[in-house]
Amino acid sequence: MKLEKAASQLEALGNPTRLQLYRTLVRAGDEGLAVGSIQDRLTIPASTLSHHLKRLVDTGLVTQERQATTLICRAHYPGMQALIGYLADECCADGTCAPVANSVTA
Amino acid sequence: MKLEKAASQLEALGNPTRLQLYRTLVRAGDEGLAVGSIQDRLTIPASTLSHHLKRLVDTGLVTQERQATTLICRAHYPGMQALIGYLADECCADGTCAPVANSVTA
DNA sequence: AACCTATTTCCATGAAACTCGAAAAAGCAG
DNA sequence: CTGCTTTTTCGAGTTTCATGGAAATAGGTT
Repeated sequence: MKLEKAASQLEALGNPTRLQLYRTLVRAGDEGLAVGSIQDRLTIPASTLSHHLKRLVDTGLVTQERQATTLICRAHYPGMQALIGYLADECCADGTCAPVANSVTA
Repeated sequence: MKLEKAASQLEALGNPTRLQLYRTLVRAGDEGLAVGSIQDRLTIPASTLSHHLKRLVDTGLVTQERQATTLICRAHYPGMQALIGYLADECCADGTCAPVANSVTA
């Protein structure tokens, strides 16, 4: 993973609203959540939500799938794993905090 | 870890310059690096560097220690571990991506 | 005190982000 | 095609961020 990409993913998650949004999607699990459902739960205007969602999709942390008129959103686990892996590697570059890196790199 | 704090740490790392800065500190290891040394390596103006550094210190990702006139900066591993732990927990809330969480939570 | 080095604060400026209402588009049903 | 629901784009206002030069501060030395 390139530094630039990691930074953009971190920035995407570095907004409280988006982090909460991502967390909501994670908790929704494999079935995902429709945009409208998310809007109901988080109580934010549709346009605002759409912008945040787009940001998460663009950075590869969330995927979307159409089902008729509704858009199902899901947390994209590989994206998060890659990010955690990057952070762990950076953090553990000199072996100072070993336990995390192994399981990710392996 | 609270969502707000995680978001602020993620935001701090979500800037390419700061992520590079943090990485530089990680690679420097326990002895850390003086602000001046960082400035030489990354070739950024002192004031800009100071701003970024302050951000990382404020969010608990970097610590500083005075040694005479120079300020030694070090990556604060517990801060990063807490962040990775938070991400792993959020990511693995439903057990979908197990391997990472264990080693961190343990 | 005078001086020197290292670092921060002050300040300004352009760029980008966040927010959200209103209007447009996408997709289906009748 | 009309109507209905869902979601995105447009447009605009406000706020925050990023950058860096200049001046101020902190710490030490002679």
